[in-house]
Amino acid sequence: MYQQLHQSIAQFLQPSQKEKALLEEAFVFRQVPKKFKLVEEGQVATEIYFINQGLIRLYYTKDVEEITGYIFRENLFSSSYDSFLTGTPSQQTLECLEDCELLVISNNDLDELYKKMPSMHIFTRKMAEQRFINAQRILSSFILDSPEERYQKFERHNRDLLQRVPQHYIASFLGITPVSLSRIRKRLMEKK
Amino acid sequence: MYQQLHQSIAQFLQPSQKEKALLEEAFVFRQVPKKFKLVEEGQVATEIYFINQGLIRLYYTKDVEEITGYIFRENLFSSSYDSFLTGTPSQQTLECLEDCELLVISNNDLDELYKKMPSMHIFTRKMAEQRFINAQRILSSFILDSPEERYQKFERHNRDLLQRVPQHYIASFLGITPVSLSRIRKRLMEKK
DNA sequence: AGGGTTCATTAACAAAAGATAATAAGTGCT
DNA sequence: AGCACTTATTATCTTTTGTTAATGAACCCT
Repeated sequence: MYQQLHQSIAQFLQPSQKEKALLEEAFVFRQVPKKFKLVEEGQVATEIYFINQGLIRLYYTKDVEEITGYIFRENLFSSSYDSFLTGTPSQQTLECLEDCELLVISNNDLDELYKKMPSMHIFTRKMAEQRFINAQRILSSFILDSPEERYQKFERHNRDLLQRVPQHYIASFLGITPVSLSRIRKRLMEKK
Repeated sequence: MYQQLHQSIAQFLQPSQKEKALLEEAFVFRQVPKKFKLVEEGQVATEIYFINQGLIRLYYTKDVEEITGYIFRENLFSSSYDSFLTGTPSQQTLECLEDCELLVISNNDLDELYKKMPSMHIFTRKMAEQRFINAQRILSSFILDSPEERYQKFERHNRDLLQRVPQHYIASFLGITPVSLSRIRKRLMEKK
């Protein structure tokens, strides 16, 4: 159950047996069904979710429209990280796109863990750095690439998600309407 | 000379006198002229720059075009952070928009500092978190807002930069052409 | 002071995306 | 199985932005 988590942590730390036990104590297993909302807009996020199995969609709500900000997959830490870090109400909703198997750590348990296991500071630093790098990559794609190029990159790096996720979620993640994505796909089909 | 740096650090840590001395040892004062390039595209970034005075522009190069990714101001840590963290060549250039007074820390000196002052892990974690939150804000503005709204938000939060920075740098930061920004400004003028 | 560069605005046209609506296929639920 | 809902595509029209070019103002440099 904790194998994937330990593997993820091993990228940055070599925890002792005792520390591994502390980690397993802090991260609690939780199963949630498709469409379950882990964080709702307006709430303060108090948990971080490591995904053993499933997909989680982060989205913003603008008027009545849902706009996908990210799709988290297996072996990633998912959260409304902004809200979690600042303790302010989340502008984002976190919703399961599939039945999910998660390992959950709360705010409080993470603070406990910092005390018992100081190297956790290093891990969460690495985690923050990774999330920065990721956000930066997506941002630079918005700055540098056309919607068509963004779709092609997405296709290259996340081919499986095209099968697992409704297309209009991907459209809004790419910053365009479903109609526009459909046109882009048609254009690309005709080129080949 | 180190007052602003200490103030920035004091947001997250309460370093001892000895630790303050270590910090002053690690951060080296450097003056550089307007247009000086601190990091060039293709190089690996090995330094982080705390800005005592001046402005630094981060930009991408697409074909022959320079596209501004961010403008760093006084009391911020500026870097090609992605490259600094991963040790891979930077896709970004860091250029001074004004004569700058900087406090510079190198990769190696930061590693030294981690050893001598473990709480530095906490500080850099906070720094990474801040940069994530910042990237996230900008990204969500690209996702949620029209160019017109982005400009209005920029105007609200960075009025002074409109005076200090050529408008076409701001245009590319907002993801539009200078021509389009000029049109938007005209539209907004007429509304009021 | 003068000459070259950079910069912001404006105009005209082209290209792309948004909005709306209709259709058809697919999915889920009881 | 059947009905409602979701989803993807396509068409039409509108709006916005990009592209290119021209103009005049501001700035820099020696």
